[in-house]
Amino acid sequence: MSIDNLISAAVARAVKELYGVDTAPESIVPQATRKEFEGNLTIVVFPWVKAARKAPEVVGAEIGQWLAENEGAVQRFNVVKGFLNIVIEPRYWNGVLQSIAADADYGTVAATPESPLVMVEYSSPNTNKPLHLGHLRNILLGYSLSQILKACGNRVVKTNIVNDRGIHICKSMLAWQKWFDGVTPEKAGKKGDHLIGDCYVAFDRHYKAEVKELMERENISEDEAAARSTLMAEAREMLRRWEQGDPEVRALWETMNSWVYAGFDETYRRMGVDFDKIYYESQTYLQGKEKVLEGLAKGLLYRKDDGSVWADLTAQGLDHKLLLRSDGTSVYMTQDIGTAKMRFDDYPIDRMIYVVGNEQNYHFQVLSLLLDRLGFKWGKDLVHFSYGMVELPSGKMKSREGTVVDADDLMAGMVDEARRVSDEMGKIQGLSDDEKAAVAEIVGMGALKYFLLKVDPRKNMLFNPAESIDFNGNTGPFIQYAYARMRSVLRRAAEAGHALGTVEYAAVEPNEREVALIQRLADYPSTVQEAGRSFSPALIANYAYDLVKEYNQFYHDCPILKEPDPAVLALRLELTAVTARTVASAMNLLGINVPERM
RNA sequence: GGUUCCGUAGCUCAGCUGGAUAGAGCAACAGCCUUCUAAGCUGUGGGUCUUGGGUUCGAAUCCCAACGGAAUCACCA
Repeated sequence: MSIDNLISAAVARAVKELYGVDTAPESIVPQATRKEFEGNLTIVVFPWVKAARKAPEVVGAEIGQWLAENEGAVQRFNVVKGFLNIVIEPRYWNGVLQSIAADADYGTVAATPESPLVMVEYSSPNTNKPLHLGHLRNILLGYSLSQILKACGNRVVKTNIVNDRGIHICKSMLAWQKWFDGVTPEKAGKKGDHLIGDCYVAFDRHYKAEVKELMERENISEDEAAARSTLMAEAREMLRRWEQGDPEVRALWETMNSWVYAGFDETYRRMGVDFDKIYYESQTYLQGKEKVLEGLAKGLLYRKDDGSVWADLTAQGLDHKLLLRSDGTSVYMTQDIGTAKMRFDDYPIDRMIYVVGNEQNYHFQVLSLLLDRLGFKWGKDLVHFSYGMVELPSGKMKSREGTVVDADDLMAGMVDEARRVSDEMGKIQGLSDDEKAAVAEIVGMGALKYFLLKVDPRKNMLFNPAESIDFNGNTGPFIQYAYARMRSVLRRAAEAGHALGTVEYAAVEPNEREVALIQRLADYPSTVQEAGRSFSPALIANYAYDLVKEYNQFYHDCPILKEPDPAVLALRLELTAVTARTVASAMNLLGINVPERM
């Protein structure tokens, strides 16, 4: 039992005995005592003041007295206004540390075959352009959330829905035929996704030029010109041929998509993320149509005179939503229904989580209602993990204005910068070039990932390319650096022959620094649970930062290897080992690696 | 206009289900490397928590309103 729970239970008993008030122990949440007061835990006694008919100070003193007499873990107490500050018997903390050290999977709960099956969808790229900064936030959030949910005892299936069909792909294909014929990623010397992105940009440029030319020559409006564009007509024709299964178009489509996938895979690999199951919209969009027609037959949807199919959501306070066009083709929503059906057929999903930007809040509100109406048991409770966008100092990223921050470029830049900084510091001189490169990779990627994960997912965040990402302060490298130092201490201890866990430290009275660190470590499991409940990797990131800050202060104030008393040395080594392990665990939940040295 | 989200130091952000004098980092200034890795540690300055009401012992936190910003409201995805 944790100390928090112990104290909560004791206070509940005290209140019952002293004032005859029944209080659920869970409702009593001890807080860490503020630094300026003496004590480890603080209980707010205001809730019982009325029942006790006494002043807050008196109530605090009475409860404190009761605890000191009846609860062995309580050494002494003091009361400030309505706040009861409790000093825990110092040696009690060693027991806490020992129990943490004894738990190899501290903070995480293993899943069982009966655990809820949670599917997490993230990334969800289009195949007509490479990944950018916005995707990075999505992918890192999705992967981290999956890790956290696993640590909370769920069975997790990571999934990706690739938008591999539609007019946008056809634009790239057409451009390739017209202006890139014969060019392959190998010949161009670039990743496949970047090549396809170039094609898409080329289409857009030519299309714009065509429209402009038409407007000037024919003296017509932009809309009219767009309607008469031959390029767009060709793209639409290509989409039609694709839908009819034209072998030539399909072959080109498959070739170009395979280039893109190879490019994406490289990016995913570098990010250290993966998927258990990938769905393609080209395979799911027809299923949505079936499901919609089925709903129509059951009278859950309705058909307009022009043949289009709609859902009436006015009863839920929303609008009417189109599901099938008058020509019978699918829209975005229909495809998502199809994907849901396929997933449900493949897995007995208990809970579905979509990691998608907040610009699609309305879409998922509607999707939830529709899936529920169409009979998906998890439809009503589907979670749209809605995150804010990444903005640049100039505002939103605009591909038209060329302000899109490319994911691959950004990662490469971060790693280069990490390499430059560590060379400058000269700390890893003894390592081989390969090892140095590996460290730079870990640190550069750690800086990037931590930067994107440490902020509340719901909020828009700002990325300043000019200032780039710092390596000092509340950053990934700060945490990684502290970890590397802990490992270094442990290596040196081993070299000096100090074996871990052989010297008994239970009788040692830990000092303030040590207690603060143990207390911080004790917070880890509840932080993981809370992160799982509130879908917030940021909670884990900020916990890791706080833990490391606490360790740095301990490290600074409490010499470890110079400590003459073997029992105290044992305590400090144990603290270092357990902190290192917990930091690594927390970073793992964020998908961030930690280096043995840096 | 409807709906949703956001508003905390010069900047980027924490602040969990209401609790004590609102915290970090960056930037600025001042200290600390013959001592386990200085990507570190310590200190100084910097705030009308957008504004106004309400709820109560107590509000950055909960409720209402206003103001400011973002997203969305397609036979696009």
